[in-house]
Amino acid sequence: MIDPKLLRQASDEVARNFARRGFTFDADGYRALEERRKSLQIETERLQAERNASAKGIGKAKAEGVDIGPLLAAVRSMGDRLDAAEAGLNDVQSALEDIELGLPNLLAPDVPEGKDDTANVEVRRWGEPASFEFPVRDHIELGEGLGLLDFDSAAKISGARFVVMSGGLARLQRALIQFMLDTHTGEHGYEEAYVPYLVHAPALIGTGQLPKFGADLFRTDSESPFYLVPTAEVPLTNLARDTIFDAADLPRRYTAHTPCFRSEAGSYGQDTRGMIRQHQFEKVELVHLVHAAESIRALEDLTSHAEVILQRLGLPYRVVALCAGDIGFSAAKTYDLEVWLPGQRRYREISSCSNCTDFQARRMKARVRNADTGKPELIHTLNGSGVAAGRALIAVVENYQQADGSIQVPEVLRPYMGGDSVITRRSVAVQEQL
RNA sequence: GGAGAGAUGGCUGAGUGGUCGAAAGCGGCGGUUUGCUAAACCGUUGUACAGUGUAAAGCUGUACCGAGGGUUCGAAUCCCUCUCUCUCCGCCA
Repeated sequence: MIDPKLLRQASDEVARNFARRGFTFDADGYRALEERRKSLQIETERLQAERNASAKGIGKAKAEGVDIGPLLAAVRSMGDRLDAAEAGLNDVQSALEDIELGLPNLLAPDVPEGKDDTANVEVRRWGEPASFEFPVRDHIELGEGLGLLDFDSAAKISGARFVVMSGGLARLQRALIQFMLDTHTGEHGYEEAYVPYLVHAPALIGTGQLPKFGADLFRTDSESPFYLVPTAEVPLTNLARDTIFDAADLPRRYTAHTPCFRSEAGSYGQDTRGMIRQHQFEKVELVHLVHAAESIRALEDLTSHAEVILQRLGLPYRVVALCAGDIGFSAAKTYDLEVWLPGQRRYREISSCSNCTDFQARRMKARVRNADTGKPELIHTLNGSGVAAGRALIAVVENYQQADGSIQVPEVLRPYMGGDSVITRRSVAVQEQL
């Protein structure tokens, strides 16, 4: 949600900012509704004050033993007028709220212009895509070749867009997650959190997935439904809900590993092969809660923390500044990290790091007490993948493939892989041991 | 799953229809006293919205005592529904 005062006073300016995203905002319609709200609110509060004064008078008269009959008669007709005024005000206020919850965040001034991802701007590159002296295979060929990646079984169990991994690959994913969490907690100042994977609607409204993007979410059909988290951003950021932090409490950095569940409605036909786009994937998430003045800097920090992971894994990547038309609903500014996938001969998104400014904070009433004035102010929230484990696994498999179809284990992951330096087909000997 | 008890301001906790945004204590902030610290004493101390104000301050009003609805001229207080917490029993990773 953006500042209602700003919507009121500078609605044309806001509309121009939205237009950069390709989002149309009816500024005149909003202003008209806002005018109605104002007059209804003044009228309602006036009637309430009147009623309160009368009630107080009646109380006093009764205490003094005066006959309250005439006073009651005088007040009786007020009820209907007050009810009507309150109902009218409620209608207008919820109409305004519906509009406000559907408006995206304001773009930061330095967000590049553009309609879609083709207009995104490369900021920097790290590493050189390796050249292979044998025919390059993609993660599907490699994983299935090793007998460790099984889409057929997953389809039997759950249908399309799921995967079963086993042996070294299953462990590789766990190793990646452990490595990422250890790095962020040990070196980047994050606090590790374990959080619910099922959340209720208000949490998703807080981060911006609802009310507009419910179709992207899985929902239980229990009486009061739960939603499966599409990202740990939802529970982690909602830790700040309805909180007024002391100035010294910020900044806070949280990290969590969770599975992520996405319905991928509307992405039929995209990335149907392999495990690039799944209904369920693992991710390590990074969330910052900061003072408003620090969020611009914090986005650079957060992005660099995700980059460290790719650097330590030796995976070539580039950083891309998303353009106005490609940026997410809640974000003012976003950097994507795109990792090199030899199997596709292109860079693919592996992390998305966003400054959500006060957009989510306003929705979830996350505030901090100003050290000088003592007044509560909205905090700024940021989130980013640090990084998506499923896609990191694909990147490791494809970038570390060897001529015989085995996968070399990146140095930093070996401690998490029981010292193994290579992933091979599960050996018969091991199976017999079991 | 069964039975019971609760939910009040930063915290503890009083308040069972009117003068209650809410006693008291603790904590916080400001001050007095004081070699320093501590203690003592005095004052102050919620959030949001609206109106007024050039703005800050201030002033005025409205709402908020877990959430939503109801009764009433008037609800923290009475009624209904829901959520959460605690205790006991059962079951269970």
